[in-house]
Amino acid sequence: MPDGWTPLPKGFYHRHPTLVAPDLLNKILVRDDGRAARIVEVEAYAGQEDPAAHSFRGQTLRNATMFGPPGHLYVYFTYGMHWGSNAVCGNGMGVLLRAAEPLKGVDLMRACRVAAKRDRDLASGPGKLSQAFGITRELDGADLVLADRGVAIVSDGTRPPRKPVVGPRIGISKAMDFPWRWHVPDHEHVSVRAPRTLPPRTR
DNA sequence: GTCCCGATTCCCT
DNA sequence: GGGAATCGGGACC
Repeated sequence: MPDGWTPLPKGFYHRHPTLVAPDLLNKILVRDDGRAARIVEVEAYAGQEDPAAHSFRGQTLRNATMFGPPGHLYVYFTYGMHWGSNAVCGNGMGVLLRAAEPLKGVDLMRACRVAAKRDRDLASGPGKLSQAFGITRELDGADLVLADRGVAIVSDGTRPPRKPVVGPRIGISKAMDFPWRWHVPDHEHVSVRAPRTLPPRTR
């Protein structure tokens, strides 16, 4: 791992996902094969208090990892072909990693993402991010602090944005009014960017 | 750029 | 048996 990249403290994840989520912006997802990307978009899922969460109706085989200790990776499968990656906050809660800016190991990411036309298509969505990093079922439960299975989230000292963009979550059909999606403002690698506001007409 | 649609597997009801 | 924390391609503007 490059100099100055440091693991997050375990306690980082021991908070409500709506606090953890914005704090994860500008942190770095790393694998021990050299892949690294800056997290630029996240969503909070608040367990049994959140109708849109996989864990809303309690623990099942699929979501068991989210009920385990905070700071681990919860990996789920959906739409018959896509994987999603979350940081677990405990009690069925977690933060979905929605988009990241590739920093290192970009050739390997391109090899995993043959459909990507441009580098900003490599990890600009939860399924794309997981595919770029080769994250599947096998990494469900990996410890993101100890990196016991070669995946971690670290800091390079960059702070989260002072004023992240906050808005509704994407791809859900319940609790659509919860403004629990955060992203770095004006960032090229975000999955769905805010509609560009037109400059005022002069006439 | 926007909108629409089909793909394809698993888990839970 | 339904529907899913999505993606990419094609039509159209």
